[in-house]
Amino acid sequence: MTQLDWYIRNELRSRHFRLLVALDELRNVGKVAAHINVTQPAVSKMLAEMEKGLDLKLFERTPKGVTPTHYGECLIRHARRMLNDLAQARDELHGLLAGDSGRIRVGVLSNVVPALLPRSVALLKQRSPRTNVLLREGTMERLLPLLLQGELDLIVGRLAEKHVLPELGGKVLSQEPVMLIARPGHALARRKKLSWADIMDCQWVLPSSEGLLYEPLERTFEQHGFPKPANFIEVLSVQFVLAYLQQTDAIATMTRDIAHHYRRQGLVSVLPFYFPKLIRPLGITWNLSRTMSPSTTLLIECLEEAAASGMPA
DNA sequence: GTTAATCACCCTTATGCAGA
DNA sequence: TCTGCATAAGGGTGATTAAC
Repeated sequence: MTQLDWYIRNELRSRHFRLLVALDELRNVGKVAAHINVTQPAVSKMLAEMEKGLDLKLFERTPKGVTPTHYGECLIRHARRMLNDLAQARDELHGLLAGDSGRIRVGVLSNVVPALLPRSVALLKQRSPRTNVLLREGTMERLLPLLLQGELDLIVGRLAEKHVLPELGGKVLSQEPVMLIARPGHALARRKKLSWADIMDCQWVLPSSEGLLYEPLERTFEQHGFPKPANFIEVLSVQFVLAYLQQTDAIATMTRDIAHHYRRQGLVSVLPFYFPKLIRPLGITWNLSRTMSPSTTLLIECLEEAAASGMPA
């Protein structure tokens, strides 16, 4: 057994993890000391002992503060994950003490909020009323780091090819075609069929470049020999898209499930246009390096069930 | 002047051991 | 088996030094 093996197995404590994360975030020994309520020498000593124990330099010291080395960055990444695991264990234990059945932290892409997720969470609540769900809405770019750090249990949304990483697990819930929508009563909604030529001169509300639909849609335009529409705005917020369509003759794209959800509410019309081959997989992404809690497994079952049952179009 | 490292020292806790 | 003491180890402090 090497010195490093021995130290990690016998000496590394959660206070070391907290120290590493605080040093990474504050990059200043004195500030870290104040943050964790000890004096600066205590931090300096603890860090030096860790480095001696591991026989690795974890931080470069400079007159401006400290910066992690490659070894430091590696250990900080795992420290952060272990602290999140401990926090999750604490939450679960508090939940059990309070009679709850667990807590699931779900990252959700905004375009899944209106339709699939409420059905799934409602199913979950039917089966396990004391399981609590914490939803965090955002883009894949914002949610993925949280998933990798252990601050989320899973992400529900469009599966993106570019986000596939070896440490991530993924499951497709459904394959959703992309629909074209406009306000109710829109002139194009009265037509039986629309062609590319009919829609290219319209004002478009396009998905933001942060959204997962942006690139596939851009490719679809190219494949059909059309440039991206000249008259457009880029929007990520579904609420803004709906509000904007009400006040203009603009058209927008939405996946089928969401489009029909808002059509049933009388907020949009689904236009008679078909995007060939523009089908987006809707799915779940999770972190393979973390053990899935029973509550999370149950929510995935509910998501699969809700996606399979769908809603009448 | 700012920041980190070092030093000598203190306090608390764990452990081992002798004696009742 | 329990109690009390000695000792070691761990973790902290204030003061000081060194580097930039």
